[in-house]
Amino acid sequence: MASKTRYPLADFKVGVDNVIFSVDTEQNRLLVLLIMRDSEPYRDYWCLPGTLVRQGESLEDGAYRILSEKIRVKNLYLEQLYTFGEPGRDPREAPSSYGVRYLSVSYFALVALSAAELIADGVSGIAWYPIEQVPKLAFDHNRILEYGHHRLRNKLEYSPVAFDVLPELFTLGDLYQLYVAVLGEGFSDYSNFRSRLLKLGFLKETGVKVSRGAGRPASLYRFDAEAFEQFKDKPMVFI
Amino acid sequence: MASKTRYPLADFKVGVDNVIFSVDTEQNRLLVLLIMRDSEPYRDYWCLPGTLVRQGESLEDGAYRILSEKIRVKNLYLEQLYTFGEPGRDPREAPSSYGVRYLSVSYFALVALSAAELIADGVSGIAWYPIEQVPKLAFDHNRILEYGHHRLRNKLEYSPVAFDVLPELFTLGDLYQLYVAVLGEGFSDYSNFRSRLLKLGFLKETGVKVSRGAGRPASLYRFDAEAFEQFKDKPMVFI
DNA sequence: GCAAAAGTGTTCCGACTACACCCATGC
DNA sequence: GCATGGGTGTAGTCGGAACACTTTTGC
Repeated sequence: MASKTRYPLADFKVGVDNVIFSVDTEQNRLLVLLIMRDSEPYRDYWCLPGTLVRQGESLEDGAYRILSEKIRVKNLYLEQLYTFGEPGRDPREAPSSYGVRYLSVSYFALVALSAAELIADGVSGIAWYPIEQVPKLAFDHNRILEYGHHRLRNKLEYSPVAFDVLPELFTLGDLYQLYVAVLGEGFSDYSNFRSRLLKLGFLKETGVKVSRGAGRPASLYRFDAEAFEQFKDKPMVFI
Repeated sequence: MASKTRYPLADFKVGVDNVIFSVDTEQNRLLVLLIMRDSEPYRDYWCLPGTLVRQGESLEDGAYRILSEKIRVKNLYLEQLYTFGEPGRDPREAPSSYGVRYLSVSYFALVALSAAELIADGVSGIAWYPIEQVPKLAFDHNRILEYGHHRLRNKLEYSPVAFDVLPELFTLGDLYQLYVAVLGEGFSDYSNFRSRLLKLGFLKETGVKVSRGAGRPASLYRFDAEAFEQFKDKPMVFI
């Protein structure tokens, strides 16, 4: 066909990039997993953990593969974020811009800091970065991260994702602080937040209390996935 | 590097596929734009309007390009839906499955039927299909369509997208019927739906009335984008 | 005792539900 | 008249916002 010669198709390599969030409960900081690049392009820049998709491999398989090389964590659920593919987003594309194109499908997940063990291979750096201290990243990864951060804020309001990043046992103060860290101050009064969540009935009190510095000791709670079942797929707001 | 030879990267062609919805206000039916394929694979199957991305072309450019060949419409806003890329989703991939892979980035839009003129090129078929009568489509396009339908339901509840598919002037009955068509019966009482929408203040009564068969004539309304501005980006439910 | 953080309770108010009811037209 | 769809009003109820207040700890 004439169109085939007049308008040649672009050839792509496809990458997957993961935006993995966690939370430092001690300091109430939102964290993101970054990798130090050890080869060109962007050598010695931090970037999101990603890889190029191999023959016979699905996009998700690739995303899980690279993650399993970087952290040990169970029950990680990746959700597709967005696909970036405009020409010129990767310097490896030939300057003429008519060579191979690089496309990135991004994925998103939350993990509890305590349940994720970073795999130090002694070669490449790997770290949890506080979201406000993220430097200029390789490629357009700052943009991807921003997109993921946006999604995180939305998810937090509508789904019980908070319990994916909190440790097994947590206080209602921890939970509240997490919301503050992600959504910003003033999204809700603490006491109202408290009663609303408790009324829903899927937070189980353990009876154990912890004291952290001054103030009355707080009860430790546990997320009861079974009790949450009834809310599954129902629209609800957690603010 | 060793990994490069042991795990060769997949080579991709990247396609864009559009899920374009509209509504038949007369018969309260949700419509989707389909194209009849005139070449292999899947010759004589209906499919979503899509194309493969050309050299130097961004994903969105490709999506807009193929649409402009099929329909004339102004102010069309495409939103990225999802990316499908597992091996084997396109029969053009070599049977060995180690040849070129085909990936599809899908986009989503709503258009008013009256504002969209189908471009009949005399060769390929093009049609608005009622969503319940969509046949087996080419490739995995039924799955993509399903995903788009899902997104549509969500959007309708939270954004004023309904006014993108309705004609310039519409009755509150039309609006209600649209919601019924998309969300199913029983999402809300008509009179409550009515008062809630009107209270928001971005529906302007024109004074004109229309009579359609029996019953009291209905007022025609117009969506006032300016008055809606204040709600922009605020979370709100339109049920 | 006092500050700090956890936890409880109360009041006010707006929004949504579920109806009942009136209005204007075609036939 | 009467069926049909458009349009208005109201009473009851639920839930969130704001805020005052009590409890238990460290120092």
